[in-house]
Amino acid sequence: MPTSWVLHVDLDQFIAAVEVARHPELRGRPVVVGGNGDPAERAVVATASYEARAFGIDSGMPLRLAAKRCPDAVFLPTDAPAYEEVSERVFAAVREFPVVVEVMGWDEGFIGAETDDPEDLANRIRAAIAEKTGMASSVGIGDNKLRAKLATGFAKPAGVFRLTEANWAEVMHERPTEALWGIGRKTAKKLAELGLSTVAELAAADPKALAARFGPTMGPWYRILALGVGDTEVTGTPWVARSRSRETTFQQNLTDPGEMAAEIRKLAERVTQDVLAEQRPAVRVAVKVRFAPFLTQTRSLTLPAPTTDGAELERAALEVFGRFEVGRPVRLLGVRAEFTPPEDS
DNA sequence: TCTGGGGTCCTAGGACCC
DNA sequence: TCTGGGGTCCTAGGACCC
Repeated sequence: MPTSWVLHVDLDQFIAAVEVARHPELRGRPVVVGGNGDPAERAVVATASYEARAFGIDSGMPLRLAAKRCPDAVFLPTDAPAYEEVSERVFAAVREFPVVVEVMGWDEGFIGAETDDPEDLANRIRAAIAEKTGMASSVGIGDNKLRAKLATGFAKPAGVFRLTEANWAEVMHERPTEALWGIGRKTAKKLAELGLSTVAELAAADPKALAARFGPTMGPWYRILALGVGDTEVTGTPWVARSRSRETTFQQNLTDPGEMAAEIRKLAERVTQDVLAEQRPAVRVAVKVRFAPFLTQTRSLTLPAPTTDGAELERAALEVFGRFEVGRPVRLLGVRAEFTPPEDS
């Protein structure tokens, strides 16, 4: 009887890799993809090639700053349809194996497999992806999703790494809590204030003290993360969206309320298309306003009745927008529709 | 840091009802 | 008013992830 494993496959510098594949002359050069490819605009880095990362450029960094760190980098616009197309071929290649595949985004997914040699399976999957798409990938092997996901970080680039209960302490205990999937900068800082800086310290913490600081769900959950315990279920069932949203950051701040209302209408129209595609009615509409320099507020309302009607959604979005004080310049507007959550879960 | 866009889940306070 | 105790819904914000 073979053992159950969770694998996590992650494509190496995916977006940059797709661009280099179709612009081979860029191979070996620092490549930065993001926004419209203009480093002067308000946009951030989607992915930087390893050569660009050597200059201290990373995902999420403003393009302007990336250009400052490496003026000679090649800046390219984001081309979502191109990445989606490659991503589909990647996961089609993975699905040819006798495994369950749970896609987590363009460039990563979990794989549920029964095997006695997970390294061999991981390498065969990496080879199949490379052969069918030309993309390099890394694979983490774990006894649950948390460990598989973290293992991928140690597998990169173009490798395989196994992280299980057996080597958890050895690999993770001395690392900062932020190394855990689900603990970010803010939470790590709050944990450090409680004297919990490493994974080992968090694993040994008192769940009651954590609950008192972070709430009854999150507090104890952080300790569970530090123990390396996690979900083992990989599902091939398609994801059911909880919400659909559209937002725009303006290259120049808006100051005219009439212009803002016109933008809200446009966003509501795009969200309506998404709601119609979903074939489920919206039950709630939210509007997001980001004021200059960077203060974000949201307002929302529950619709009188669930609807897919564009005029209703637009009316609701404008009503919610009307509740903001728009005396200050606005850099971003957004509209979100929420659905009734799926019955189970 | 002059800091995108698209998501998910949790928390906490107040309203409202019995 | 020297003002209970719960359950649930609504709303705003925070944190995290890709």
